[in-house]
Amino acid sequence: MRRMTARPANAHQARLLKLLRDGGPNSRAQLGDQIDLSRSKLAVEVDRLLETGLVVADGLAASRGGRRSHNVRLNPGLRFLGVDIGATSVDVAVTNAELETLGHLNQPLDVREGPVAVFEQVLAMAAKLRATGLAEGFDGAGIGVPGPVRFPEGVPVAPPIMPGWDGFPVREALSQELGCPVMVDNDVNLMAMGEQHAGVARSVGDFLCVKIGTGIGCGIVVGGQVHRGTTGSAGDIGHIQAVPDGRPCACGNRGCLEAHFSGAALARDAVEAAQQGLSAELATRLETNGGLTAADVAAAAAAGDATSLDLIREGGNRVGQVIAGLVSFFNPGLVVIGGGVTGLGHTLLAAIRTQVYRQSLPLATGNLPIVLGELGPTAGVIGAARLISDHLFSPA
Amino acid sequence: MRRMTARPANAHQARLLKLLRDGGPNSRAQLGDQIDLSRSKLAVEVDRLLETGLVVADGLAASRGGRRSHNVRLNPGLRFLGVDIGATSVDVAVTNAELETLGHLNQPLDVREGPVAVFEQVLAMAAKLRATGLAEGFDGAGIGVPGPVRFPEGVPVAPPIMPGWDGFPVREALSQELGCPVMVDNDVNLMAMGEQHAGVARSVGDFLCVKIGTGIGCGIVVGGQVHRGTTGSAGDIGHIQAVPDGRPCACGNRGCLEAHFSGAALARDAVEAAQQGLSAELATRLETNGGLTAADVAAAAAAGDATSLDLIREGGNRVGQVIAGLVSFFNPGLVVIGGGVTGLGHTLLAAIRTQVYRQSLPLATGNLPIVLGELGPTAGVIGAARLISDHLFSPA
DNA sequence: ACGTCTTTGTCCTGCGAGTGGAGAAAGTTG
DNA sequence: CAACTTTCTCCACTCGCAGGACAAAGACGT
Repeated sequence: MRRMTARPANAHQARLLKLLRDGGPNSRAQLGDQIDLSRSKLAVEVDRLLETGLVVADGLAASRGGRRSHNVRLNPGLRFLGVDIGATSVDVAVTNAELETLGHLNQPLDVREGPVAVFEQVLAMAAKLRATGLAEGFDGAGIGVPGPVRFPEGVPVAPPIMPGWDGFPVREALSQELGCPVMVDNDVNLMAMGEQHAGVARSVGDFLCVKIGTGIGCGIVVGGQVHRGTTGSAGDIGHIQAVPDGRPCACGNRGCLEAHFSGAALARDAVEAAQQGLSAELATRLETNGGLTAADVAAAAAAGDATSLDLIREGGNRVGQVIAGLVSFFNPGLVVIGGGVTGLGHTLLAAIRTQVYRQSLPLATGNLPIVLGELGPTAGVIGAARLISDHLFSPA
Repeated sequence: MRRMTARPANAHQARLLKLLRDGGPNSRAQLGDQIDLSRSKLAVEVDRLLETGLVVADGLAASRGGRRSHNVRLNPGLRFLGVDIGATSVDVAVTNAELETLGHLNQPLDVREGPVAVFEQVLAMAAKLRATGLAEGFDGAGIGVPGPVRFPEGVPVAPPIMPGWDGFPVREALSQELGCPVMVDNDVNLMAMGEQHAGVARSVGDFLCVKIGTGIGCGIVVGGQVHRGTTGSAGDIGHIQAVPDGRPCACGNRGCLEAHFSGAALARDAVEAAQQGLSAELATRLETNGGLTAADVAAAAAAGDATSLDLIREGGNRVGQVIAGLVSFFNPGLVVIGGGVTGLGHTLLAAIRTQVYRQSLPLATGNLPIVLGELGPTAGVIGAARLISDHLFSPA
């Protein structure tokens, strides 16, 4: 199948494509209610979109008391690839143009093996998904990487946990391999876009999306747009000082948030606690599995292990303190907590909330929901698909 | 003189007005180079602006090798009033449409006396400026207040240091008194806009403007636009925790940045040091003036007083630590330091820089200038004038 | 079965925004 | 005084778009 190459010719068409993406199949009349255009002009633009093949007719809708409308929808054959590369695992998903996930794979992975090895694996996963008949090819792909990205070029810059990726032309290389347009962004930004598109952050203009996984990052959305900063490192809150003269961090400083709480730090603390005999629960798990992860702590906590609960609470307090500062500074309308440690659930959330509501000013916290992400591990890939669709659904 | 009431009729006219405001008198040809319009269309819009009186002819320019051009400029009779209400003083200035300060008054003031008393004083100052012949009336006014503002309505909300102002309809009341359109904003945001318009932040899209006066606040500019947050309290960094279990703060918490460093905190520390006999220099000043201010500390430091230098350095370290966190989070292209303590000069700046460059990641700090504001006490009033001119120079 | 009302979609006319070229006006330079 | 530049004005033409007339298609009451 030859892939779609057309792009909207003007802002109206771009708007229409996004309405169809976010609202599903729709009639001309309904589209007219959502866009500021006369019916005549609207019809012209829809016809042009039909000609390009981006949009197809979709039968007749039920009558609403008069003549039945002819529905149109985005071409159901369009396929986007969403890739979310984490520090220790990778998610690859295929979506249609409405960004519905049609297939999803998750595999362990070590980013430190470098871009070549990683992309080999990612392409194999994409091929596997394609082989199931979900797609014959891709019309676009969005890629998330766990580090700062020079966004316009789609190139990672000085990523601390991704040695070997610095300056690697991810966008160009993957575009060549996949034969379709590619956009690259920080994984945290994609998570924010995912929750914005299909999760808890719908209809919120300004919000923060804190992702706590192997490391800690924060997606910043201002006026509906992701804020990436001057060098693409905005949201890099893992190395904010949380504890004066605290633990040494890989970055060379002491007391960084990431050194005191993150998936990695939590696992290390749990092993320590188990070895010191503080928790029989954790010790058992350590012996059984030969190591501990954040998931073990979550399970132990769920089983009522006091030490695990303490670890989670203490970590939540640290993160909460930093978030409290960010809330005072940024005054968001919503804070989303996501990432691998979402499994720690409400114990973590309660600790964070306590800190934020106690430390920030009432005006900033009065109407501020602090919630867990709704999409879990699919937030990243949905955000990735959204990234490339936003790009392709904009005038060329 | 009847004031101007016209507004630009469309986006082109708005754009032209802003070009004339920021670039001064200009010919049609030069305007054509800066705007994406054909000469014919441009001429039409300029003619319409001439008809409204917002723009007037300004003679012939020198030849550039051919026919001399007819210059146009903003009506030189237009007058904006810029008001910057601080905690302990107020600045009032009159500008022309190009935002050049024509007259400027500064008087001590106590905001706690409430809006009625304050506005009486402000209106008297405005009348005084008018009486000098600078203006016969005002075409618009911008007002800055030291607290959060619900921006669309121009109403302060829950301002901690301004009891009695909560919910007072500043915009409406002043608009009535002055007989012209009024816009209200946080004083810190106005300082940021001032530095953006005529100071160090020209041509920078994303920057932070930290104002250290009686309190501490931070103006946030994203993509050239001030970010005010969901409830108008964005940038309220004075109550971020800088010292765990630190000094008690007026807000009820402990260790707030403002409790450890600000104009007020510095003055208090200086008195303490003088009374403990740590500094002869400060003790002398305390005796002479019957009290100490940040300016005294600045003077003592300039005279080489070690205790004063230490106070400034320690304070700078505290602020620097918080700014380091904000830099990691926001990744700005510039950080501006301003406000009353600018007099502390490079001792303060050096301490801040040290902290930021040491604690934030290289990618975020690599090309990050941290500089003192260029406009000093006029930043606020220029920002205020800019605020109202942005409003009036937008399509109605 | 029929007329009336509602909703949807198409066609057509007309207005205003905007482009681009021709040419006049006003300079400079040799 | 001729040749070249720059600026400004005027005019014809295109195109985007609104808005109304009208046709198509269905619901509903009589």
